Amino acid sequence: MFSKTCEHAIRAMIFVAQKSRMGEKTGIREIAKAVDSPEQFIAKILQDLSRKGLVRSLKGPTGGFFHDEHTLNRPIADIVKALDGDKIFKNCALGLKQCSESHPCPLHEEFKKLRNGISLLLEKTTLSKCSEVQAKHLVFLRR
Amino acid sequence: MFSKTCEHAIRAMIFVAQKSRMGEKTGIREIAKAVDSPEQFIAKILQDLSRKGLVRSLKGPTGGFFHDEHTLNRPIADIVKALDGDKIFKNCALGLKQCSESHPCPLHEEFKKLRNGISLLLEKTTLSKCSEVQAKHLVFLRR
DNA sequence: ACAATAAAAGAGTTTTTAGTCTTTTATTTA
DNA sequence: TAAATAAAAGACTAAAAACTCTTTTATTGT
Repeated sequence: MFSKTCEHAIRAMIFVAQKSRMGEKTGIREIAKAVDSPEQFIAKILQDLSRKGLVRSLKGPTGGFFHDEHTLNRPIADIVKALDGDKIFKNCALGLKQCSESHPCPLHEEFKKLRNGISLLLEKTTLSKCSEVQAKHLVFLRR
Repeated sequence: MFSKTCEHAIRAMIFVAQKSRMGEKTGIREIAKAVDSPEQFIAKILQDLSRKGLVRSLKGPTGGFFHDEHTLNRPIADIVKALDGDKIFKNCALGLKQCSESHPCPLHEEFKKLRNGISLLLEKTTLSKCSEVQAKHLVFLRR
């Protein structure tokens, strides 16, 4: 469904969200441990997301990654778009470039519904919401 | 959603189905042209599917690929499983191995519905059905 | 039996995705 | 202001996916 990069990212972002809810920043080492991802890899990914404004970061001691009101309320869809692009929301299931309403592939109509479902879910689910759910179910983000 | 390999495969299999409905076998060259895939690549894929019993083939002149009653009625899901495995039907959206009902990730419940939708659609849609739809909408399988 | 045809098989190469190593830059606190 | 801390950046390696080339095997029609 998502690229590995994106999977790592969503887990990390939810972890950072949990920490932020507790008013804490968290560093790469802690994040990597919490979501069981390679340290340098998740660092790259978060740096990318930071540049794109999806997470905040500060250098130096007491620094780390965190969410403010704004980034905490962005939907998972934004992370997916930032890393995997919008192909999951738009592309034809059979990889046909010109597949469209007027020129549909054999799976077009049915897949439209599925993609809309995916889109709806990812757009309505915010990091804030995810970190909330987490609190109930016990922390669980390690692969 | 699917791997490129799988996208090529589904298009090719639908094309072979169309031909089979007309009582014709079709060769790699013709298939590759029809679905706009690299000849040797689609050959490999169809050989694989042939070994797995999802399409029939015969060597030599008058040979080629075709579907019999049985292969024509298999669902698209079988092609996907044969090439991409069942991860699209089963895996956790966040890549968590132990994600389950009792140990759910933050997206678990919602994604279950989506995956079920995908599963249902791909299981109910047969090659036969796809090649039927095609007849109405004009041939359209080139990427 | 032999030439032509077409799939099967094996062993590549290329490209993309995933992941690592090393150095630099910014920030804090003693 | 220097040492410690932590993210940023750049350049790299490894693995997987996508795709190609070459040879072999099976079948048919003459």
